[in-house]
Amino acid sequence: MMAQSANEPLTRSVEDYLKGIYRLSSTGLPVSTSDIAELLGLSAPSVSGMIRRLSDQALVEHVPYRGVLLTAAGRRVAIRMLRRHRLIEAYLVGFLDYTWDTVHDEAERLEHAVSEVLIERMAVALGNPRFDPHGDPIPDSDGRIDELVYTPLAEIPGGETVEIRRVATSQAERLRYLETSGLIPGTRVTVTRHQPFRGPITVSAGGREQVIGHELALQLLCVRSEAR
Amino acid sequence: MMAQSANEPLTRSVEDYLKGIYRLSSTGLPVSTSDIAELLGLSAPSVSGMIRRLSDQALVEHVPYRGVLLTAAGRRVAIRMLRRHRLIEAYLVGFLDYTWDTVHDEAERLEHAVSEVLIERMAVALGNPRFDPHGDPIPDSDGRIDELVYTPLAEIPGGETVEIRRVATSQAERLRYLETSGLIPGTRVTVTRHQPFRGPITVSAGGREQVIGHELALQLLCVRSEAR
DNA sequence: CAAAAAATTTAGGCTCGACTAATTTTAGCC
DNA sequence: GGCTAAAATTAGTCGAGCCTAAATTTTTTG
Repeated sequence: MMAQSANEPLTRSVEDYLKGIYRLSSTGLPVSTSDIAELLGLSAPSVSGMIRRLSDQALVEHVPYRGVLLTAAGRRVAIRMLRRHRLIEAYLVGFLDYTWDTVHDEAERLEHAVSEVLIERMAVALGNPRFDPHGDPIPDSDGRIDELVYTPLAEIPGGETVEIRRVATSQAERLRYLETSGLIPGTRVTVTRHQPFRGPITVSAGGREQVIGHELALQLLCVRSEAR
Repeated sequence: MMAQSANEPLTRSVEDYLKGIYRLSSTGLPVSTSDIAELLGLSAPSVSGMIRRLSDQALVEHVPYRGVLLTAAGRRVAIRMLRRHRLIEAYLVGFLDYTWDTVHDEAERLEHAVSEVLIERMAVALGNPRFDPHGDPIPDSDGRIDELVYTPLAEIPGGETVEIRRVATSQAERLRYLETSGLIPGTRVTVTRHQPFRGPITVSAGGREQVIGHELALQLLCVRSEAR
């Protein structure tokens, strides 16, 4: 139950766990061991073990059999990792010819290795961007992050026109598909038709019609767009 | 005694050991356990243990109580790390406002995290440089490295004029001192006087006279420069 | 509401890579 | 050539972070 008084360096694993728990915390409810295990591709006992260590370092609050919540310190770390990851993605795309489908893995390793100084240099080089290439918000250096509320394309009623703002997948294949379909952040699309029972939806974007599976349409986050 | 058939990923530690052993191999003689321990700041038994593991993976050749030599595979890894380290240094200095005294530590961590793709992108962005900011040669992507033979400034006789080509230290303090003294790769200096018994030497560079300690003068690697 | 199923934790084991203490080998010296 | 000092290795320990198998707790359900 001791706080992590000094800034002992955190291991790569600890950083990954905290980032993962943060991502699973969107509902505000405690995060289950099995969800963490699933997300990180580890066994449940491994996660139980790490939760104990995280709890010892006051990075999470754990109620046995009930789940974990990040402490303020844990959340700080998680958000710092998010900032790093997203800035690295933006930098690689902006300056080193990466495409949005290839940056994820590279950022996943670099985020543990870059210094605070380097991250801030990258941010400056990019002009302190607020979003990464997938439309994910980049926390500022004080850890503030504006999680805008978007509506999945799958839930937009027929007839409406929306703008895609964020693409919530890191799977390279899907991203490549979306790229070639022109369904990227900034694109305005009009929902033409919904097939029933979570079937595919038809949209028109940039003059052409496209059919998108329901699952994918859940990952295209949109805002009702004003006429422009 | 099995070769490392597939490319199992190497750990950070293994990469650091191989790089260290490479650096200690300049004479061609087997490298001693204690020299490795000293360089990496580890205990001798720790090094003995790692040597066994490296030897199992056919990355070094070990004769007990006699020392280690890199195998071809081990040397390939070491040179790849050198390429990474030096390209990262060059990139950070060239594109992200790092100075030559601050770049070492950052590169030390990044070299283990960057992918082959990223390294080659950096190389292209830099125009495939042959030297890093300290004048250290950057191996090409096939592992070829031209180790030019330089003469330490400490061994240049009085009266001669030479050009500094390489600065063989990574200590930030020394680098900052050299920077402010203008003693950087590319500078032409004339040796004015040698104090006896490894005393300081006096040089004139860019119009002004400077006194340099013997130890530091050993780290300034020069070529007899043609008049230009 | 009790039994089965699912989730979680505990128990015990493994590898990596570090350590200290003890032992063995080599090297230097009279 | 034998003795000592230095170098290297072996022995034994430890924490991190993973695993599987077994035990425990919670949840679901007939």
